Amino acid sequence: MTLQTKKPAYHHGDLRKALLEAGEAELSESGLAGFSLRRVAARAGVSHSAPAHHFGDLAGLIDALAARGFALLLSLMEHRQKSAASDPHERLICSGLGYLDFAVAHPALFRLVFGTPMQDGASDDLCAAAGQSYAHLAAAVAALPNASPDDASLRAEVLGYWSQAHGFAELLLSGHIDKIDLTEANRPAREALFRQMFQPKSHRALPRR
Amino acid sequence: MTLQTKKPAYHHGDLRKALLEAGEAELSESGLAGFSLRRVAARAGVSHSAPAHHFGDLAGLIDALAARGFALLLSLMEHRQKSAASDPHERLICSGLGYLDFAVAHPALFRLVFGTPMQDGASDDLCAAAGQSYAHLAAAVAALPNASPDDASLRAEVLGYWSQAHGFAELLLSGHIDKIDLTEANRPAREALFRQMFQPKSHRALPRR
DNA sequence: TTGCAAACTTTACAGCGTCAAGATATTCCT
DNA sequence: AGGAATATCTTGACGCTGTAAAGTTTGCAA
Repeated sequence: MTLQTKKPAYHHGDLRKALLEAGEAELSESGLAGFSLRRVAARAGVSHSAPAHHFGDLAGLIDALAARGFALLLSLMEHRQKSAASDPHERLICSGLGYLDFAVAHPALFRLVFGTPMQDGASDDLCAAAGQSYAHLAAAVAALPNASPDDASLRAEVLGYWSQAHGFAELLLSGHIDKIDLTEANRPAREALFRQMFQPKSHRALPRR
Repeated sequence: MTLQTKKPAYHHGDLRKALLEAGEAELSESGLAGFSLRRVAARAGVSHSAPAHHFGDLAGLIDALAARGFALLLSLMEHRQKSAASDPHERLICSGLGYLDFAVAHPALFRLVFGTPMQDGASDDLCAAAGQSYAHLAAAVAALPNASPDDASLRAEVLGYWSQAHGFAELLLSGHIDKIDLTEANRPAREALFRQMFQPKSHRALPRR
């Protein structure tokens, strides 16, 4: 009697986990363009048809990888927030910088996570992971001194911050708007630009009142 | 002697244009997932290998479609701005609403345009089209009463607005954050949410001063 | 031990992008 | 006008993809 972690692990040990790790490695090395079920299976050392038993489908594998991607995103945001001052605004910005860390350090995974609509057949795991990331950001926004009182406008405010961070990350990776150096060396300049972007816009400050 | 528009049009008439229109129709009907060179060629009534002579590559066809996408985006932003008041802030918001129009009315084309990094081998046409869209938004931002004086901070401000509009559109389409009704019937609510998102955040209004 | 179910492999198939070669129509040059 | 050159498009083939079906191995349970 082995100590059976979760599943008995017949042939491989834990093929599901191995495939997920192979998938992430494949994304890191070959990017999203050349991503394929068969390559992931080959990297894990199994036949091209083995993944079907664990994920059913290419969409299923992507779904599971996206769930792990959200978990990684959350951990990067939390890590940044931990090393931040207690000022709520600064903490929110740090979460945004964690969002950026994810996009820059794992661009292919980032595009995989947000590249495919999830409305149709998203797994419970994926929905839960996405929900946790949302909850993290919502908490950071709610902690602001003058956060919106009612739920609806708080939701709009959260969506505003999320949109800005997400759009910036997306435009950064795609290089459509500005060619911005994505190397580690340019990180300070990148983050300074992000902070500047989040600054209040002067023309809005006093809408007549 | 015909009146020869641009190219003599040997066999087909103007296959290049026909392929682009077939590509857009294919995107509208089948979405980006099932998009394929062969299907586009079949829809245009030519062999699967004909597009290669006009676009060289699948990437070439996508590049040309992306250029048309940017042109459409620009025209939708301009159309919205035309029917706007003279208040600069309102005009900027209307450009953002045009951005949203593009994403909602042509989701697959939107994802095609922004889905693939263009840094490597983007055509001059595509770069020019992207540049025109950027110029439109930059002009709208520069027209704000208290726009940033120097180029660098203006660029950051433009990037901030673009990021927010783009991120919102992306999150809307992907359905990752909120499941928002994308039908025409829900347009007022969608646009109200967008406007609310762009409102000044109270906690930023007076940073001690 | 026998039986059953899960995990995995093998085989096959249609669709994909791309390349090479051939067929056809147009234009240019003499 | 005629022939060569060239551009357009077709055909066929290659290796890759995802998926389905059938076959094989493995572990567990009765």
